[in-house]
Formats: sequence, C-alpha cells, structure tokens
Amino acid sequence: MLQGRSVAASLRKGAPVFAALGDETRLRIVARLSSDGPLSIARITDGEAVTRQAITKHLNVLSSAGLVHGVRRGRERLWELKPAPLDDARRYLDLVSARWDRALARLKLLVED
Amino acid sequence: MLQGRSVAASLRKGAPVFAALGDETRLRIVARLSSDGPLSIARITDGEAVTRQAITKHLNVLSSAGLVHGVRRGRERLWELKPAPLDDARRYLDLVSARWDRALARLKLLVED
DNA sequence: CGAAAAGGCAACCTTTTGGTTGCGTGCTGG
DNA sequence: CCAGCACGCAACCAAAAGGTTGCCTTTTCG
Repeated sequence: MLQGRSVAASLRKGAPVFAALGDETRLRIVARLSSDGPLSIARITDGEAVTRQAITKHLNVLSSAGLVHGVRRGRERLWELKPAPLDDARRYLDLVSARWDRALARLKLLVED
Repeated sequence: MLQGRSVAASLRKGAPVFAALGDETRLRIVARLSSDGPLSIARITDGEAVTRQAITKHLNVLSSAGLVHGVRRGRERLWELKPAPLDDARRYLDLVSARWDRALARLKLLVED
C-alpha cells in the first residue's frame, strides 16, 4: 500500500501536475486534446480568446508538468496528451479521499461511542 | 454520459480546485488533514517551514476552492477537509483520461487499418 | 518562385501569489 | 484575573504568472 515515503513522493510529483491543471484555459486545452486528438497550435488557438503566444506558453506549462508533448510535423507542431501523469494525479486523489473516508469513519465511531 | 454543458461546467468548477492543490505546501496540508483529522492553525504550522500567517493564507485558498472548512472552537480554529470537491476533481480526471483512452484506441485502430 | 501559413524568440507590462513583519484582539487556564 | 496562547488584520515586498506586441525563420503550395 501507499505509505510513508511514497506519499511524500506523490506530493512533490503531484503539485506541478495539479498546478498545470489549475487554469481554465489549460483545462480546456486538455479537454480538447482528450476528445479531438493531436492538434496544432493554430487549431488550439482558434476557439480560445487569447493569442497564439499565450497558448504556446500554456502548452509549455502542460509540457513541463509532463501532461502533454508536442512533435514537429512539417511547418506545424502537433500536441497530444500523455496519459500517465493524469493517472498519477487521479491516484493521488484516490489516496487522499480514501484516507479521509477512513478518518471520517473513525470519527463517527468515536462519536457514537 | 457526460457531454456538452456538463464538461464545460466541470472545467469552471474544476480549475480552482486543481489550482488550490497545485502548491506543495497546500498539498501537504491536505494530506495531513486527511490522515490526522481536524487540526488547528498552530498545529498545522509546526511541521511546516513557513509562518503561521502564510499557513492561514493557504487555508483560505483551500477554503475558497471548497476543499476545506474551518470552525472556531474556543480560542482556536479547527480545519477539516470537505471531501465533495475532491470527488469532483477525481471525476474530472476520470472523464478526461477515459476520453483519452478512447481516442488512443480509435487511433490505434486507424493505424492498424 | 514567392506569398502566406505556422510557429519560435524576446522584450515588456500588469496582476496574482507566496511570503514576511508588526500589531491588535479574544479566549483560557493556573 | 492576568499572562500567554491562538488567531485576525493590514501593509508591504519580491517573484512568478498570464498576457501582449513585434519581428524573424521555416515550410508549404498555387
């Protein structure tokens, strides 16, 4: 089971992933990539209110968090999701909410004597 | 199935939650609250490197995201997790990674002719 | 070939964020 | 009852984040 060191590891690895997801525009990009597959910067940009350069920055943030990766193809660059870190984030949330559920259960037991 | 409007709603509701989790200190606070139950600000502070006021700010951020809520008890204030938004975040990740898995599957099918 | 499409790079600006220090207030326990 | 603990409020600060504009390079295609 996940205990001790691995929780600490989850924390350091998890924070950048959550931070990357903590922006509406980036969350929307992730959603579009997840439903429409690999997209070029230009295609991601139209549909958004901000500049292409802003989108590029967001993609770089997502990339640094390991959530996404882009590959040059001719004159354009296609970006696609990398699913692994998403799973990590989900696992972290599972871990926390499981522990919280147990804590609640203990508390309930205590209160009910 | 989750489609259209509900995805958009997930995005607007999800971003603040992820943003709140996107900080190592706050993630650590959430972890401690999930394993140790309700804690006072003072108790949260020792074990962390920063000031009590910094911790207070972090708690307010977590509170604004609906992740946590504090209740005054005598001269101290106890903070505890509110599990619901965590579930929302987890559901969002489930949604995205499920869609991504399907997209990958479609792509694979296409490539393998 | 040459215009237009796609994008990289860099400078710059404003707002937010994470943190601090200083001081005031309320509760409590010996 | 009063010393001290736990906390709130406010001002302030440096760095990071989100965004823009301007310009240059590479690639495509009629």
